[in-house]
Amino acid sequence: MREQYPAEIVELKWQKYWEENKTYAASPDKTKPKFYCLEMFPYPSGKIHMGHVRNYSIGDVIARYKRMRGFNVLHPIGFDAFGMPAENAAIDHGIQPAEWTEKNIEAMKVQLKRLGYSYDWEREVATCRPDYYRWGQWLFLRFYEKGLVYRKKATVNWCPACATVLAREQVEDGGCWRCDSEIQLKELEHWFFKITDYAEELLRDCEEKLPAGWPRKVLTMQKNWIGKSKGVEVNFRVSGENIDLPIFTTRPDTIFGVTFMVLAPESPLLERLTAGVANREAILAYADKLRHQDKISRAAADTKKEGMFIGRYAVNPLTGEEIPIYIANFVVMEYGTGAIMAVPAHDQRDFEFAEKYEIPIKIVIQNPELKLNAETLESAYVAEGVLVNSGDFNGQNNLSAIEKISEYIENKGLGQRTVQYRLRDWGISRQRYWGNPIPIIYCEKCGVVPVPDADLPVILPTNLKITGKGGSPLAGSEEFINTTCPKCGAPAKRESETMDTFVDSSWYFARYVSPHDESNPFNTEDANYWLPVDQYIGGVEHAVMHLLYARFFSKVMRDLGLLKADEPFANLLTQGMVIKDGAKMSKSKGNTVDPGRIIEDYGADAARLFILFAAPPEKELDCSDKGVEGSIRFINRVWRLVALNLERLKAASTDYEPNKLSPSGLRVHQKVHWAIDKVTRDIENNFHFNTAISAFMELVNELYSVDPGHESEWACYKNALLTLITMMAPFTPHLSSELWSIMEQPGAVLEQDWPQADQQALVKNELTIVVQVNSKVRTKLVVSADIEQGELKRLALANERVRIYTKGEEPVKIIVVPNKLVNIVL
RNA sequence: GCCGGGGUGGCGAAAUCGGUAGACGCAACGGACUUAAAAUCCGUCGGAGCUAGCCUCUGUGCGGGUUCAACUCCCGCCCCCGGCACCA
Repeated sequence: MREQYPAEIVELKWQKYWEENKTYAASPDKTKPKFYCLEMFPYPSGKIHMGHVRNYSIGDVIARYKRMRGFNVLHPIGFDAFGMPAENAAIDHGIQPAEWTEKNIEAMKVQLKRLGYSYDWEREVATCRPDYYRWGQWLFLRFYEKGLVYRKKATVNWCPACATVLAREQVEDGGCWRCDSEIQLKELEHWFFKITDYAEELLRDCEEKLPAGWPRKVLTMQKNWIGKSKGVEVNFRVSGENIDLPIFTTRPDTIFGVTFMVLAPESPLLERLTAGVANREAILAYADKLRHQDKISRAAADTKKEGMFIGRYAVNPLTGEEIPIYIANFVVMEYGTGAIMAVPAHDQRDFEFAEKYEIPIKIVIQNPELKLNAETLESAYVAEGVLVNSGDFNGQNNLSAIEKISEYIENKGLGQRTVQYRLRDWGISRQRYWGNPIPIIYCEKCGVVPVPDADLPVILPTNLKITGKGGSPLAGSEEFINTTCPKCGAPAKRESETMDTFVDSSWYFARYVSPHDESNPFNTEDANYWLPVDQYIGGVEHAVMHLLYARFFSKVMRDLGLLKADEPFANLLTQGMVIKDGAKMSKSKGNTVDPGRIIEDYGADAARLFILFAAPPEKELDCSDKGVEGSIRFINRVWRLVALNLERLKAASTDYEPNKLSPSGLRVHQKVHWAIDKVTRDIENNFHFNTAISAFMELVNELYSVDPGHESEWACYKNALLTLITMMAPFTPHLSSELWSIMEQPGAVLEQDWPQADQQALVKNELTIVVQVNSKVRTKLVVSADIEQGELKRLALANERVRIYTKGEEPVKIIVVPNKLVNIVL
């Protein structure tokens, strides 16, 4: 046997064995307790990166650990295979996106297999294959029937580089989430998913169902994104006209302080309101200018507020006061009613606007500590206070006045309490080729006609020329676009746009439960056994995109009767980013680390161990240190432990009586059980694999420090080694499998039960007690574990080093912490 | 501005309930083996001090506090990372 772990030979051998024996296929036996372990599936770029290695190594330890714990584990993998890069490759190199993608999938599968992950490859899905996207279309149609899909003209975010629309979640700092190009705004007919119908439930479950298993950070991000505000919709009326001007406010307590109103420049009321106004043309032209102001900068809080009086007044329904109506850039049409009541004294935005246009400021909430004066006010007063200038409500605390005034408004029929969400409907149309075709047909006579189920899938043609010019490639394909109306049979045209790829990834976790089902997106019975996913693992960058969409889909699929689970992912682990030299890895920065190189140089187990040991999963991981050296060194240390004693180990039994061991043998025995206990707890609580691995290292250090003599010590030693190898199996499956087999152990190490710590062995019979004098450590005593407190005190006081510090003084008190310390206070 | 998470050696990080701060590893340094190197093994490794001891003092972003005892709890700050942000 070699003295070094021959990584490549051993790893390839076991990978072949696992593949041939389908070792990791989930069992169809639904009576067993299940565990569904899922990692976010990759985009098939063709090469895995360190982020993948981290994500999938974490998932693999969990899956293998749960398997050893007796669960029926489902651990699938697939490819999120639609999307821009394939199209770009087509444009740049003339290769068909389908071909390019399948090639990349093949290349990535080789790499994933080379890392030895325990995937059930029989269940692989790729979203770009018709047997998958067919069911995405099918779901679209069910959503459509439920009224959860609609088409409307809307201002949408347009990425000029990707030549497509983006959902709001996909815009980051005014740029495209994928390519960073500056977003433009366009008016387009667009398909939407009505995610807002589920806003309330999506929000509620952030508080009810998910907190036990999701990181608080992600829940907060989702809650902020949904952005629920409770308030009142109040009807203002245009002075002298029969026109209602409803506004939404969360601050009805300030309603007596309204001194003007503002409409969004997009407001459809503007036409009517300005009818007959002298400078109407100028106003409409100005509104037009505001509308075309760059939306990104318009939306920024630090943009200068600007607006214009539109020559009309509204009446405050509570005071009867006439107030001027403005249009301004800081009011957006998409939120609330697209109009606001402005209270400059108590809202900073309104304050800035009022100052600029010299609109009166009226204080209605007085600071109880420092009297406010409208003349000298330098910014809006937004804190708590007492109502003034507010008629019957004077003298009330403003927080309770919110309730009282809301009630008053409702009672008088002036408006009603409502709830507003920041969440908008999800725009899913993409003007791209490499995506799932939207299964809709446009007929001159019948209008919008859904493709009948029997005609699914709408196949994405794979023989198009992708040039990147002139709009959606599908629109240019006569063969694709021309069809007949399923209703009347007349010539009709297909929808030429495809779905956002986030649609494809919103339900893939369900497809894995029955990936080959040819009559349903997935089998309901299988889904009800396997779902929800017990552990989902992926990057935090999907906190409000993928994870929100998938939750939405899951709830709709439940309401369609396709599955029972309310939430798709019971537990979520968001791993930290992999960085290099303190910066995010990227090709443009040239600071990438290629996992392929590490595997080549050190092997898969070393790569896995390194990435798991470097930091706890949720933390950022810097790849720049030379930690891989350490992990291969450790693997070789374990290897040699067997290699150097192989014959003796094979000959040894594993039966021994702990209380008949020599002191060093007993130390090994205790260390093993300490390690079992520690590793188990580290995995169970928060997956702290780094400290679990450090426990392996400590155990190995212990094994190197002893020299077994007689038979029972060898038995103890062998048992310790086998336990170590067993516990390491989820982390280093190749090494463990090989050592298990070399030691001629029956069966496979990966099928062993997870070891159990013997509580007896965890109990120490000797303890080291710290002795402090005035809270400073002065000495340590090694005592028998069952020592009496009085005896311990006596020993401590009698100790020579202690006496140097007590100098004969009588202690004020002596604190004894059982099994830990004695503190003598003078 | 609001919300969330952080701040511990040269570095990555440990530290159940408030009870020995720095486990485990990386790097570095010294030594053994070797003709030499690699590999391996042994040792040192937060800072300061001299009397060189299993010593003393000091040390977990800063300033206070509670406590016999604080990385840990409380109050007030500073800094870093992530998210949201004219959302009425």
